[in-house]
Amino acid sequence: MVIIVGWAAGGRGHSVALTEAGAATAPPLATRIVPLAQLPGVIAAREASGPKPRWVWHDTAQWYPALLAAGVTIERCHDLRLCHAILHGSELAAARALHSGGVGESVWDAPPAPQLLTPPPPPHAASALFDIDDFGVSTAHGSARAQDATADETAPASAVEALAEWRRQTAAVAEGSAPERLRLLLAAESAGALMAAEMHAAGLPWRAEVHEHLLVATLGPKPVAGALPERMELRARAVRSALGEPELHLESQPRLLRALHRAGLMVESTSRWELRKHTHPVIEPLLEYKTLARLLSANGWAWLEEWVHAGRFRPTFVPGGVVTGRWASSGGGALQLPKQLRQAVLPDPGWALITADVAQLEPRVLAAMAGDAAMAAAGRGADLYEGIVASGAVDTREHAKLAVLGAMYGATTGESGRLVPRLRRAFPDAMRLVDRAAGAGERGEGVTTWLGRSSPPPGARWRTVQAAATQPGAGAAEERRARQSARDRGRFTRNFIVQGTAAEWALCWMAEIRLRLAALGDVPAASAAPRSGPAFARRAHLAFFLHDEIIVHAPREQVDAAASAVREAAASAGRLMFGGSSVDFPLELHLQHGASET
DNA sequence: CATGATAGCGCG
DNA sequence: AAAGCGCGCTATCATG
Repeated sequence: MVIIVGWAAGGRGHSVALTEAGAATAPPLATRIVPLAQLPGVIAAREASGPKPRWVWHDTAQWYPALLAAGVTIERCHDLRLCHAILHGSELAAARALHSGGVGESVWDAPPAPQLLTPPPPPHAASALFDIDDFGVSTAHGSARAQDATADETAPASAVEALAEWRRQTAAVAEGSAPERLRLLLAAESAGALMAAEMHAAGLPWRAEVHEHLLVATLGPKPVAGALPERMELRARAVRSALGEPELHLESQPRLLRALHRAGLMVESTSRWELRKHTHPVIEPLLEYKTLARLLSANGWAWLEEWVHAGRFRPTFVPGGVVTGRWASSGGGALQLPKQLRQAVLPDPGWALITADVAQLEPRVLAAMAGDAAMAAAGRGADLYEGIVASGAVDTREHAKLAVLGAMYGATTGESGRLVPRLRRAFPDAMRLVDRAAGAGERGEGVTTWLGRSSPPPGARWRTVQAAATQPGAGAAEERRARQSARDRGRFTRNFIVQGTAAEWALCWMAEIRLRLAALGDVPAASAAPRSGPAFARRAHLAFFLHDEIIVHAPREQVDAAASAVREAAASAGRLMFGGSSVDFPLELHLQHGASET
């Protein structure tokens, strides 16, 4: 059972049509028109009684945050925008069915709506009334897109168009070459959309005073506006005196580079990795200065002020934001938080944080995709790289890691490139899979992940370069350029199938965690953590996700059950995607308890 | 004054 | 100027 959610005809911003449907090919069962203000209540009631439907809507990021602000969560959805993007490119879908007429289906091929640049107010600040602004539809990009549509019915957010698009998508999956895999991918992607909104609503527990303490300990006391922190100022002076240039401005790379040259340091850039190779009195203070400057500009007092409110860091996660299917983020640099700052991530009193990451996810996914028994065996323990050493393919863990990364990224030179052939002998099945993906990419063909996300086709510029090399008058320069860009694309497609399938595994894992945590239900009001917002104040929930790592925030009463859920979900994700594969996905799991409640 | 490109560095 | 993939963000500098 699905329920299509969209604006009623002529009701944009005021009334919502809820259309129940069974089979996509049969007429809808019933349609109910609901005033917008009543939507959370209606959805909550439907979730609470009887079998839970799959809610089908055009864009989770537009509809769900307001439900969450009202304290309402749903179990399952189908995000038409994200699913369209997958099906549109997928070699496993029936493209004809996706574009089989229907009014306004082309709106689904438009580029995704830009993300909001400013974070929405924290849930506790949101109006208790359920007003239109909470839906995001009347805000910047939502209204722009809506007004662009000539008629309500052909806008993606209308119930009529959502139903039509859902039918096209269902057909594109059913008539494609691997309906089960695509169905799993679309369900996982849609669950990801829910989780992204939920994690934003709940936020990552962040102790500003711990962060501030770290800043003071590293940089010195918070400087007055316009001044450098004490420790940076000291390092800057040491650099200027080592170079004998008291007026030097360190933030300007060209000027710094010229000063280094005048001091006899003939580097070609001011980057860390190159400076490190030289010996000179300026190197140490300069590298230290750069480290401090990075901390200050990326995650200093200004960052704290902008991104941490009421004990939570709330980044905007962007599901499907990367071509491979990985998530991107927008605002706050959520995916680049320096490890150093993890100290500030601490559970609320009476709660705990569970941090879990998958050891060597990508090579394990590769072993499973390729059905490489030798590589699966090497991964049987907790550390795949040690397993590779034990297999005799290479002599040290460091070499194993270099070789594996080189195999997945397409290294040809250096230490990594030299080690890859040894891997090719030890794990021929796995290597054949990535080598074939690279070959396809070099020829301009597409590649597809395990569940069905396909690589984007080469662009016009790439094809022009290739074509130029085969022209009668083509010279060595054209050929070299063509070979270069072919190999660049080969490295991209080689990595695409692994990175993309790993992203699918992570989505399945996380979606499974989410369902298991939801099944734990609420704890007593006495244990509530209101800062997590009305939807999650009394339930274990996901708080953060980073490619192969998750953080769960759980009330003390649910910690053990939540940790089990995280572990069991990993095993479940492996089975769901790879069936009877013998590849393990071991987790590294850490528990952190908050202070006792007083 | 705004926009775009580049360098550099953080994450997986 | 990374060998070898995918990102986001900040600061600077060039261009419109």
